[in-house]
Amino acid sequence: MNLEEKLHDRNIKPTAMRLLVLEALENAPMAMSLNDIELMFEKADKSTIYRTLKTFEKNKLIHSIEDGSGQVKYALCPESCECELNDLHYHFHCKKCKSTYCLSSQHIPKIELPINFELEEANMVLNGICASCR
Amino acid sequence: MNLEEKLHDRNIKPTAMRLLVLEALENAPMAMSLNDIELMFEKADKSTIYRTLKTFEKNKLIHSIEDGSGQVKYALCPESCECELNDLHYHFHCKKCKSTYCLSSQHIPKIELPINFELEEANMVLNGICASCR
DNA sequence: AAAAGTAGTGCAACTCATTTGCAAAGTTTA
DNA sequence: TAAACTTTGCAAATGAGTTGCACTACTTTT
Repeated sequence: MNLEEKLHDRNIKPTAMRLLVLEALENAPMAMSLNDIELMFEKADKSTIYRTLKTFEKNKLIHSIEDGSGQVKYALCPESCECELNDLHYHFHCKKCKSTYCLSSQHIPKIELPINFELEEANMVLNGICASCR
Repeated sequence: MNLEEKLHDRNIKPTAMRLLVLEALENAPMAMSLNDIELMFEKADKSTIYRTLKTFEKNKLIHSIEDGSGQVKYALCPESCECELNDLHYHFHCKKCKSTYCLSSQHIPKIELPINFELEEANMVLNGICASCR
């Protein structure tokens, strides 16, 4: 599935900006912040990228992670993702290089909640040092 | 152990402000933000409270939680807490009332990390609706 | 094809939590 | 007590995120 198809698949009209942002997210080995993406383009407007990311998120093309770095990071969802509970996974944030990785292979286990608490989503971030920083 | 002893125990000099902030945290049933605490006192300075919280956190009297609300929340550590891996626990953030609870009874399980990744701490937040908001 | 409507973009400005600089007040140490 | 250090209060800076608005581009209707 190419970039345009991916957007179409999530009901997002493929504008030039959106294709560029999607491409950037595809090529990045880790989650990216609004600022990261802005810096990748010479002449890009922050609010356009911001709105692009919001659109992507709303349509479940990407998910956001609050990794404690002060910047929200975004990463592509797997193709069939509906951002449901069973799509949830852990993230690892490196304190040194500030990179955030999706640990997509491990879903979060069932967690006991107090009575009548209802789980909808989760933001699970592990902090430490990544392999390349050790 | 009274308030002053608790501070002393963590090597924090017991000033008036610190005792007040500690008391506020003790009495709160949930994690509190800088703003929450500021509002509890008529005539309190934000940066003093801010620095107080930072001191508390550095000395492991409290831990901070990024619950995605846009405000960092703080909650008392259990007495023997060293903020080590085995002290880690989940948090629950209610999307409606914005309260954040420590689910202290459940420690996080062992999570498989990529090779050579080193875990130091974690920020685990479950989002949903709490019992009082349903 | 022209007009009207809708969606996307770029710029500037604003919000708001957090953080810092600095001087005054308080505390401890020599 | 004087000097050195710590804490506090005020004001201002920082920086991510967000919004208003005008302009452009695209779509749909006539």
